[in-house]
Amino acid sequence: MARQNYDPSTIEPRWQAFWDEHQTFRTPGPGDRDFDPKKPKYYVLDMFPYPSGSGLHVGHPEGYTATDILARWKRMQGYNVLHPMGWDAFGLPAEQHAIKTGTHPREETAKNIARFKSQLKSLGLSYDWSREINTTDPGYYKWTQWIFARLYEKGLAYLAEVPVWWCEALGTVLANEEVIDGRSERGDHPCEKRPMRQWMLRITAYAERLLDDLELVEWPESIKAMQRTWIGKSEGARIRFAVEGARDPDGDGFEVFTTRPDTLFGVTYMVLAPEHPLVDAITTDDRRAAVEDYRRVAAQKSDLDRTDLNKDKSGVFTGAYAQNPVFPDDDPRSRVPIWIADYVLMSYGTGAIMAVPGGDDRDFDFAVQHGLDIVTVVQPPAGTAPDKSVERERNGVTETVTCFHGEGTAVHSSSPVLTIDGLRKQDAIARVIAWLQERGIGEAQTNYRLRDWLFSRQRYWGEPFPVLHLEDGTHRLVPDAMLPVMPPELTDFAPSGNMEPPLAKATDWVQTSDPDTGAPARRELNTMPQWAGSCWYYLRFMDPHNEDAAFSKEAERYWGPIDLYVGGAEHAVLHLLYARFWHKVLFDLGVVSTKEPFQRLFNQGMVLSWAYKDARGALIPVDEAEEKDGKFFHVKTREPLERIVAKMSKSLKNVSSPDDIIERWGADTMRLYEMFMGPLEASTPWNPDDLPGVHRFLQRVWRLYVPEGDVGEVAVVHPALLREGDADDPELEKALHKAIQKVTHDLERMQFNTAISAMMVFVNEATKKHDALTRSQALRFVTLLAPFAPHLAEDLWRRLGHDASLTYESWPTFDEKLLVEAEVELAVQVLGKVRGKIVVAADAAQPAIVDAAKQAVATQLEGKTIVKEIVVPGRLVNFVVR
RNA sequence: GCGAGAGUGGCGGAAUCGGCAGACGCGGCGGACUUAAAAUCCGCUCCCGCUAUCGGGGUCCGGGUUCGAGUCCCGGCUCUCGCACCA
Repeated sequence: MARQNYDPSTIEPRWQAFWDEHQTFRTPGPGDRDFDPKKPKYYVLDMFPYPSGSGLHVGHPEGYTATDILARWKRMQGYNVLHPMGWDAFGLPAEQHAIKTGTHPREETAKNIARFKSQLKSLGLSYDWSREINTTDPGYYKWTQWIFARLYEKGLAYLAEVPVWWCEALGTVLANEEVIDGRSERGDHPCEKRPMRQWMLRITAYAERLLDDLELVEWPESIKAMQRTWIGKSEGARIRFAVEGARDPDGDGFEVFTTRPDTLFGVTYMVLAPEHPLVDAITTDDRRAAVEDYRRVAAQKSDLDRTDLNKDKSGVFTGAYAQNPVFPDDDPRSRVPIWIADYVLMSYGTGAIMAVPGGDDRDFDFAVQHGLDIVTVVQPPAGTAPDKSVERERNGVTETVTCFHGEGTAVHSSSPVLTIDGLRKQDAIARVIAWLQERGIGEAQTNYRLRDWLFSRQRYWGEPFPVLHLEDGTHRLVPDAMLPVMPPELTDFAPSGNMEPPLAKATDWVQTSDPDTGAPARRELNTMPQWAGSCWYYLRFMDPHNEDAAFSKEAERYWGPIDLYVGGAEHAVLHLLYARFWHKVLFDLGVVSTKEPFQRLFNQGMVLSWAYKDARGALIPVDEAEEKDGKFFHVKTREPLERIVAKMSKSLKNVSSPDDIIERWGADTMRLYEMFMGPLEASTPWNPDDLPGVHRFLQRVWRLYVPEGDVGEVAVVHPALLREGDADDPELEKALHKAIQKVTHDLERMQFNTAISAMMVFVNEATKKHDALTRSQALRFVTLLAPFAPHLAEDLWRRLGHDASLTYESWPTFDEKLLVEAEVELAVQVLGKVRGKIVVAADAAQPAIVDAAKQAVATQLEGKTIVKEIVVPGRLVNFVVR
């Protein structure tokens, strides 16, 4: 080790301490004395982490390093860079730990934050720690509560008795999004639906804008597509159907939602969701037992059981009939049976559908299974086959029935009251809607799949609601002046078991009084979900210490919106949609000045790892496999194994910790490797065998500057690098300009891997011409490297004779003219195959190039006629011959 | 099923507008230095062919457009992610 002069373990802590001490990355903002409003701003943000007990894994630093490089680069380009970090620190794990140990979740959270912070600092990330925020800080959640109060005032927060996912093991309700296949996303515990009185946020009121304004942002198309799907806009019509006879109490009938009102003539039955309120009233006595049975079974199934790839279309007839208004009463087709079936969900549309088996796959399957009529009302275009076709026997007759849900022409769609035969889909839809409207039995309607947001949790470790419940059953907000509402101090954090939240235990805290009237009041027992704090943290970073407002208008006007937001795709829908929703509400209130919070979004890929698979397909942990001659075998059974790429998991024993990497190789190597693995958006396996490669690169840089024998304690460089005014070797100078150009260009496109490769090319070149490197070149290369390997760069900068950090030095420039080659090598092709090479002057005239090319491939051209000559300047010459 | 994306050496990955496929790194092979090893430096490394300044093949598969296709078009296969009875 003695000769390994480049020693990150001494350099890196030294510079981290220097940056701390000098507050190198403190960013002044509007209102600060040293703020310069003339400089352009750049706000680059990482999705802040939940400080879990297990610390950082190697996936975290991937995105953090990328944004850090951009932040450092933009500083060198003269921007005011806002690059903060904080903690999404309310959350279930800390609470569960508190339940187990009896210690306050605050303590565990503080411990985890300290660990995370020291890990982030050890990576040399240039956050402005003076802006650090923590969602569990009363000074922060005061404003989370304040925003909730604004939502409440706008009628966007309301209490509702809703069927919610209750998780017995976690002792709380969960949002739909937190339940996957009937099990909790966190902890994988079983969950069930129960009706409870909950706070809801009316995000559906913003559905249209959340959809439309996706046009305004630069996000990956895939994420936009996911949000669009989630919002799930569909346009169609609401149609009212009368129920035959006196079975319907109000005589109002019921409404359905359909996207295909043009298929109204094809309705052969109706379906109500089993929970539909009308079912009881319309069911005939002879069908009641069957209907009751069916409803009981359906009630035990969750939405997901009902939707889960369930090919079986169950349902029962209610005995009642509806009237199809497009047929006169005496037309038998006007009388359609009403069924209940669990393929219709109460939670979407009106909970009832008109079934058109000739035009809808699900209705078709149901009709086939239950022997219902199927009529064709849309003729597929010539040459197009129906989507489904089934031969069936019914009433002793064999018939072929078909289903077509594409665009076609209306057929069999005529009656004395309405005719749409021959119309194409769009025209037919418009005609039917107009007709329904004239008769007052329907109208155009837009529906969304998006539901209102279940906003309460039965937890301790979350923001208390600023709400008081009065004895008359009404509720009111806690006045803004009395915020924050802080949670009571507890020692026992366990749920009470009777579905009461843990806050109910603090009876002194719960019992309070109306601050205006003095009347007795009870505090809200629920707390907000973890999403609340992350809905607006990016705004608080702009002005984190403001005690009079969530943030100042000036700060928001200057810093907003976020120029670049980087995080994992797992937040594609929930966090990003919730935050956009709050932001739009704040926009409507005039609190923020931009319609969208995150102008540009970038999803980093996942850091994966290796694992092994045996012949049966079972996954084998890495410690049970070994390599021999490029093949892999099981350590014990000697079975051959296949190496696969898998997610990091404890069970596969393939999790890497950044701490180990930093200890062994240093933070700069870690940073470089994270960026060199591949494109940031790609998911790539973590391969520790590749670490020495980037480490060697940094060593080479070191040797370029520092004479052998210096152990990193003294400021020494090659004497030549302290001499001003040496003439640059033209080729090395050109190589440097090339590197500067490539790195600059690649940073603009966030292609960190190829930027690093460009620096490697330069360093390889410079190593070969070691003695040629001048001071001027050495200085420029250090600044080029600085965003990527800041510790090493700072150290070399100091050795080159500077006292201050290079953080605010200018980014190096390149000269286009220098990059122009005097001579270029062209490939000479015959019929598209490379047959020779020529070297010509870059500005050589075309005839001269062609002559040279002909000579180069003379043997290939012999006896052939040249039909065409193609010259691509700077690239190649191609002869087409016969 | 629907939507989005991907498929390039032994491995991670390059190839900016349709123009020399495989930059850079890992691994491998060879050499220099060394008593030796490590470290370092230099060279070679897509595959096949009598090891080569030559020829053939080659970017998931099959077609097409073009002087020229990893890149564009059509059809298919595989994988990843998201949604999934949303009427």
